[in-house]
Amino acid sequence: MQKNKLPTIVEIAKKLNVSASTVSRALHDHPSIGLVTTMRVHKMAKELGYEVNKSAIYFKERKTYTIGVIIPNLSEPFFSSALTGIEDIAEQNNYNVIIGQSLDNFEREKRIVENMKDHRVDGVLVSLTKDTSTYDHFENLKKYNIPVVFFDRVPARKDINFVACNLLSGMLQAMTKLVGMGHSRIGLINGPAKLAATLQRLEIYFKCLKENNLPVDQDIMVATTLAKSDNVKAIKKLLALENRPTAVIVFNDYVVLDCIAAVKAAGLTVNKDISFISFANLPIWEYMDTLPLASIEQFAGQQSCMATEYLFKMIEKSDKASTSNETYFQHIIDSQMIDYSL
Amino acid sequence: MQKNKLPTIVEIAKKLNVSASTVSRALHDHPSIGLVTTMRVHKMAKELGYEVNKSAIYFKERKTYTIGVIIPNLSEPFFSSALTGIEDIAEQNNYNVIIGQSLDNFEREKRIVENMKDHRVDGVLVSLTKDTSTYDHFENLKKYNIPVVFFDRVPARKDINFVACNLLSGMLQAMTKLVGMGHSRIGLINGPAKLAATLQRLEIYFKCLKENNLPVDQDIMVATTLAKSDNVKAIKKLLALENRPTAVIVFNDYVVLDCIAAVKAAGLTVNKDISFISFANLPIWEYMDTLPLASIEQFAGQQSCMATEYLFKMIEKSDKASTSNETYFQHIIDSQMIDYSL
DNA sequence: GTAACGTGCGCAAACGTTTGCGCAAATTGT
DNA sequence: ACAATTTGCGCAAACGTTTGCGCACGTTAC
Repeated sequence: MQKNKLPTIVEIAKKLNVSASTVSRALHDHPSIGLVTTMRVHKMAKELGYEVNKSAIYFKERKTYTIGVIIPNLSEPFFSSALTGIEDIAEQNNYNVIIGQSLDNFEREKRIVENMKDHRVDGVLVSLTKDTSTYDHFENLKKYNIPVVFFDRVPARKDINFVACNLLSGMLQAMTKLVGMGHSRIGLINGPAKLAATLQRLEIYFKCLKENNLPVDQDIMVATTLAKSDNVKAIKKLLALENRPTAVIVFNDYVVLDCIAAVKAAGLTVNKDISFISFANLPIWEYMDTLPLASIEQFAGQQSCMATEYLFKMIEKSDKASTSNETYFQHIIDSQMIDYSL
Repeated sequence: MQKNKLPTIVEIAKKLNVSASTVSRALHDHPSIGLVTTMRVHKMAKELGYEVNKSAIYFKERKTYTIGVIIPNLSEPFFSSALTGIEDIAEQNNYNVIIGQSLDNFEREKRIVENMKDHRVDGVLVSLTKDTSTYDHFENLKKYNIPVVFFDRVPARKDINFVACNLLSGMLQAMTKLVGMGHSRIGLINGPAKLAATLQRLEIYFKCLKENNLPVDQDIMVATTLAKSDNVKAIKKLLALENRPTAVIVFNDYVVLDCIAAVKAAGLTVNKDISFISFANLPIWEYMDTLPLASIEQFAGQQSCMATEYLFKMIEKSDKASTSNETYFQHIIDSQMIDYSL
């Protein structure tokens, strides 16, 4: 009394007084089945509205034709556009996508990985939680032969596959622009220390300063937890300096939105008293009155698409041999400065 | 040589010289298995790193603990926040979410439904393509006992389950506000005629005019294809009128963004020369300098959550009895005006 | 007329787990 | 000491499909 029974291969077989194997082969137009039988089977299948039960096949094949995507938050445009690209490629490969949002919660990320393992996804794409610093839960997937490709927020280690974005290229463009405009005190509002992106920004910030023969000044380097109130606190700290920076590199567009508001609230003018360069290139700037000078595009879609394509290659490979070769795919896309000051 | 074999219940059984059934029961702490055996099984399971193969169970149970979500586009904030809610509830119910974006393409919607059926999802949530006018592909899911709940973009028929949003309530609030502010010429920039939402807005626009004893004036009613250039064309047409409206109801927040830009470009002032009320309540307004007077919130998250919760009830029910009772869940959420003029 | 081959199909195992039923041994009751 | 009950476990079927192997029949070749 459970569920309405759907027609199976066995029922077709019974009605036609043939064996299930014959039906199976007939449905696949296997040459070893006679033409008449094949046609009778097809006819009966149509009559009963038979459709193959793929979950039986998946189970037998130990495949699910499903990939898992783990991202911090779906409502962030960066990730939703990443997901858009992933879904599109998956669709072309006849794969399904199951999603899990970690909400930047490490425990939840672990649960999601567990869950995806239980569902025996064929592969996983991950953009890490900002708190993720251990990777056992991903390592564990190797036992199940589930390949993992990281993108954007990737672990700081060498034995993984990832696609990330090289912020240096875009940042250099930005610094060059700022210096060209006459800025010489360029501050930094960075993110949480745990994030790889934070360290990365710090490094390239230093590099860019050096490249332009500017001194490092700890006073104009602050950090935020990314919480709104903390963003405001960070910019206020810079504004309060007697010798405040005339330009600031900001962790991302969300932070800069708060900064802009704080600058206005302080009675100052953005792009006159202080200018901003930010990361993310949210699709909102074209509609705003007050903009940062530029934002550095990190190509969410391209990153995720490349990661997905590589994941599919790995899946294909692991379908054939179980010998996991120990070479890693590590691709870094160049970021690009999008200039809003024109 | 296919895949690394994972430890199974049978292997535990062999190593321990007991039967597979005993192992299965022991792992579930079934009372009919002796304490010592149970402990030995648990120990061995741990030793081998055994973890139950859920896809075997899913197959046997004819369940997948997965729901499908079909939406037009992931990158629209409305749908991504809807998805956020869905994923959250699903996670709480230990369900997975597989997504498909129709990209407003009817054929693609059909393919996705097919695919989800093949994967034997336990239920489906849908927000329709703007071109969807036949529903056979959803009807077909009934054969497989896959319940469907529509949300936001719902079919115009009675024999379905849905959660939608009643725009009238929020719109009445908005009109009342406008009239209270002294506006008497209130225009409309509507969307493409095909969209159900367009007809809906037109209807409530008429109702609201009537309610406030305002005349219908075809001159101040225009439409846009939602393309940027067309949005600008629409607002320019209104601005060019000798007797132009002092307030305009706009199809959605994206259109109003273009309108605001056009008004500024024309040397006029938003909220003085002309005011806007819009639909969608994008999360960007709090950062903008120039806002519409108000936006009408359609509660993406609440709609999708309610739809999801009902879907789970249906799934639960269909797990027990196959008798599909013919009562339908049709819930309409009141929209609400979010006032930005305060 | 027999050997060789081709055609068309069925048998059974396999994928991993759960569960109703039954059987033997151990325990209890009288 | 014998019956009645409980305890602990195994057998086998089931979920739906695929596939290697083999069998029987018919055809062709010499």
